[in-house]
Amino acid sequence: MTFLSSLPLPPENEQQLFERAQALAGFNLGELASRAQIAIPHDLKRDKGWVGMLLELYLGAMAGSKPEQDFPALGIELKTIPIDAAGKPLETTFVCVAPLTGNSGVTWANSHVRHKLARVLWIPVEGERQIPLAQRRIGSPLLWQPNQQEEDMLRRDWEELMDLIVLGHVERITARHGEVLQLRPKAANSKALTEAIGEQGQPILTLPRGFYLKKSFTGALLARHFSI
DNA sequence: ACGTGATCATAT
DNA sequence: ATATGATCACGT
Repeated sequence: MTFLSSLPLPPENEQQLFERAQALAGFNLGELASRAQIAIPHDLKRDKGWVGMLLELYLGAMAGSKPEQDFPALGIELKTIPIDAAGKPLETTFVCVAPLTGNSGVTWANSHVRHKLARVLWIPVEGERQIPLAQRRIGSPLLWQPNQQEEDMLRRDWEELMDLIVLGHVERITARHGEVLQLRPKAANSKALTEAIGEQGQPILTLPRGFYLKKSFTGALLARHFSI
């Protein structure tokens, strides 16, 4: 392949984006970092978003970009996903922050979750901690959109979780709610606070939460890809 | 071994 | 504090 000679512009279409992603498959993170003249950390403990940012660079996503999709002109969101030797996800996938107030009029159809997941370019990356970061390889990309069954599962979980949030039960929600979509903390630490609705309908301060896809869900979608 | 709750860096 | 990018690490 022709490696980065300069920062790529945003891809003009879906095919161009996908070809760029395919061209990265098989290379390891050390090769990509070196070619992009990016320093590679020893591990991800203090650089949790490093892999995602590196691939954004190679694919022409606007660095440190704004809310919503990574490729707004294409309606596509980019997600790197760490996998083990069997191709199974090692981590859940963050989708977006959960809105804890101001939810009147919000429905599944106009939700951030549905918008973010409408079309996703998944890029698997070897993620086992025993593999030195520089040696971890990029896998084959998958351009995905939820099928009817997947969308139904997502909608049911989203509606259950949002009902609890709107009814003032956010602090009763644990990661065990939801079959494929779960609500978990998304914060700098356990002392971070944001406004939410309390049990009596009053304003409260609580830990910011995010929606995450469970590993069983992303694992199934990757498996479907590799079995086709 | 694994999932849940906690956490890290950076930009605005 | 909120948004982006996620993974860490303790308890079971």
